[in-house]
Amino acid sequence: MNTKYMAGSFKLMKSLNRSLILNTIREHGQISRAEIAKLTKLTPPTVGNIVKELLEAEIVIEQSQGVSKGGRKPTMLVINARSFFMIGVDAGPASVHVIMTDLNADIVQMHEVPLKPGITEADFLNLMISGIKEVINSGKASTDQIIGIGVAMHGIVDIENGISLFAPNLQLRDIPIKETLEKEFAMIVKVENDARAMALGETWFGNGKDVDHLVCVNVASGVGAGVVINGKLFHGEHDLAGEIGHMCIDLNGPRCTCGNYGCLQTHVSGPAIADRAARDLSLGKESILRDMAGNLNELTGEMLHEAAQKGDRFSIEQFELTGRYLGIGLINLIHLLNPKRIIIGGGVSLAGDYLLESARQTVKTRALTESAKNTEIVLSKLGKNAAAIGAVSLILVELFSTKANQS
Amino acid sequence: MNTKYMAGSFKLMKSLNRSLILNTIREHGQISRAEIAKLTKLTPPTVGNIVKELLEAEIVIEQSQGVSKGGRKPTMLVINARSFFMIGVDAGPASVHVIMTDLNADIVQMHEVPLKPGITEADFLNLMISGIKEVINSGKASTDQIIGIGVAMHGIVDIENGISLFAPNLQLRDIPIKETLEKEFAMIVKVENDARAMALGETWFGNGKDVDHLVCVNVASGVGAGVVINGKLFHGEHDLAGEIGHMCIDLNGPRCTCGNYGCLQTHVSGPAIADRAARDLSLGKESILRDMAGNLNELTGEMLHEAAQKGDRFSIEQFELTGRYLGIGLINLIHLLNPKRIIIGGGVSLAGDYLLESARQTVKTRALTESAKNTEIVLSKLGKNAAAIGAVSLILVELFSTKANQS
DNA sequence: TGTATATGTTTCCATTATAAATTAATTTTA
DNA sequence: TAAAATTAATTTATAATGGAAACATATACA
Repeated sequence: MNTKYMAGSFKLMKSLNRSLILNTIREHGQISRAEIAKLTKLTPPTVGNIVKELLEAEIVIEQSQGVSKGGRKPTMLVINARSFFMIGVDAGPASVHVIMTDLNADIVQMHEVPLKPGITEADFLNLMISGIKEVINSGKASTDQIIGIGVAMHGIVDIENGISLFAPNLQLRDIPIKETLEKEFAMIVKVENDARAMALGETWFGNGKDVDHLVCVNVASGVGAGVVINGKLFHGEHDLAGEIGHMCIDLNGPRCTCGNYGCLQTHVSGPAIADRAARDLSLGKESILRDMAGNLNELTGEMLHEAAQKGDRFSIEQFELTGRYLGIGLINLIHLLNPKRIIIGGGVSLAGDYLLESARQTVKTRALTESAKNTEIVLSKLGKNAAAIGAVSLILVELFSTKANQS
Repeated sequence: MNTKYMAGSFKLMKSLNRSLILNTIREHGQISRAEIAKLTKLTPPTVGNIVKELLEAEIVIEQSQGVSKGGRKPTMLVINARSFFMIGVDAGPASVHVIMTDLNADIVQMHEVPLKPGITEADFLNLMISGIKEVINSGKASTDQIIGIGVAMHGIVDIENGISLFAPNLQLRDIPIKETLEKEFAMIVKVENDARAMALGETWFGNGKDVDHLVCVNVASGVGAGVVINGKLFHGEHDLAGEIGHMCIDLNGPRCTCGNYGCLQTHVSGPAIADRAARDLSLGKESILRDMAGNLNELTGEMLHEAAQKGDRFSIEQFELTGRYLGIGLINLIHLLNPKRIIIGGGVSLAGDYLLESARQTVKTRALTESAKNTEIVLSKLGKNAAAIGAVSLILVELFSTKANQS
């Protein structure tokens, strides 16, 4: 479904309609055959036939009957959420977070293991494997109901081969995640960049459900984004789309770890916020942070958040400043991609109350047109589970989407 | 073809295959039925049937027979370029450029009229109308062969309604181009932003033919871009995608006409180049420009180009500096969209020899990964006709692309 | 109780791709 | 030079769907 021109075939036709009906049911929670036909403009028999297949595959079940609208009661159809399960792995910089969910992305089991700095590739992979085993062996689902494993990995990822090309926080390169997990568990494995996974998660189950074009920005120890176009993840030519952490917004700005100057990441990432606060404090500014942190070098974004919640003016202003920088980044993104909505996630978004408004204000001030000014900027709905649920969604896409060569 | 989920139908199936075959013929120049079947993986009868229809519609014709490969000679098929004609209008800031082309985008007639500053909406529309009439009345094509008019308009455009919402260089708003021209000429009219039209033109007939994801950057009196994803123009939610002129690359940079600071446009547009050169000259730098321009205020980008061609070190350095700034903009774009190729067009690209290399160098230096470093950066192939040919392509897309509700 | 109405299914039909066989036109080769 | 092999294109028959219309079913409401 990704080529310039696509061949039409019976399989494609069927698959398109199957996908259309399945997603209509999913989006509506429960819906009758007649209503599906109306919404999709498919004819009643077409809907009936495909629904029959979905019922046989047990992906869909008939629920109790709905209320009549002056005639025969409709039979409501719902996704059979507990027919299949998926595993999602959020391999963040500090921990590996494994979840198992049903088709509604409701979590039925989870397990988290911390990551020690300086871990080797083998240990990292083993940790992931044992975490996944832990979840599978919970017995919350029978093994043959589990249809795949999705992995959200920070850093640069080669999607096709499922390789983590560069994981800056682990200082590892070329980790063969897909190959390893497929050998171990004998099921489909999909690997994706964490920000993109978050974007997919928000699109399917979070604050992006009703939107065609959106960008999900992950503000954590780094800054990344996932770009969704027409409801699908956009990867670009080399799976690099969305790497906005090193977008230059300040030619003469501070030096970044990447060697350049003025990257967005040097202004709005968690560490950047802490560093700036430490610098400002060392200049003599007043704040309760002085009491909270023994040493200014140990200052973290979390501390600033805590202080802000206690009403610390200094910390609140630091977040507002961060919001303004973030707003500049968003403006660049809005003018280039013009999404309908931007979703902010990642650790820093916990302080969303303090930085969101100033980011919105910056966008309003700098945007070129009225519609750009009104680009919706909201917080992630899935919060700390966003990446893991995004990882799960990678597998769900396989089940729910159109494949020209589907059976 | 733009919704998240699409219904499958016989019409769609047929239309997809028609489009696939038509574009296969177009891309190959000439090709046999058997070869099409091999390439598209359609069966020979399917290809034969659709080709028969295309022959009847006279969009395709049978050419002389090709050379045998050890069996019956293949009958070569080619696009019947002179069966239909299209009109393309490039409504730039300084002139209206009207062309008529055949299906190969070969220009059969052209006409250009200058635009006076302070023109009224009515005069502008009348100018366009008379320009188009001039071309139609040339007799190079019979009226019923002309299938539509495409308009590439600078500024912000509402595609659906064909309205120029804001044309900064004309100081006009809400010009109803589509409505006016459709009433006057009774044929399909498509209106598009100039940079996006250029991008489409390059995709179909220029340096973007073989690429799925590309961005075409128009560096002229302003800076704009057209984003092509999967071979199709990407518009974003409000037809604003690609407005990179006001991307912020320098928080504390010079003030832009938009009211903000450090927009890309204040560093790399034609006027920006001239302004910066004038400022540097006023500081006493040496250059033959001093003799060429009577007054430093009258300095133009063209003059710098002329001087550079004469070997003027100062002017060459100005372009190289511009290239570095442009490179920063491209890096931001590469990290967000990761296109395979970036095409530079617009007036400033005439000085491409002087700025392209430093732009490439900047990208190589700042890009995050090897593949990003190697993003191809090339000049427009269509040059000054890019926007007009892009405008023509807007109509061509209608003829060549898939429509679910096509006959 | 009957009529209108909404839901869902069946029956028949239309459209199109697909597979296999056939015809056609050449080259290769014995 | 004639037969065999090869490639191209068409014909014929078949299969896989979606689409239209009629039908059956269940319910509300007058």
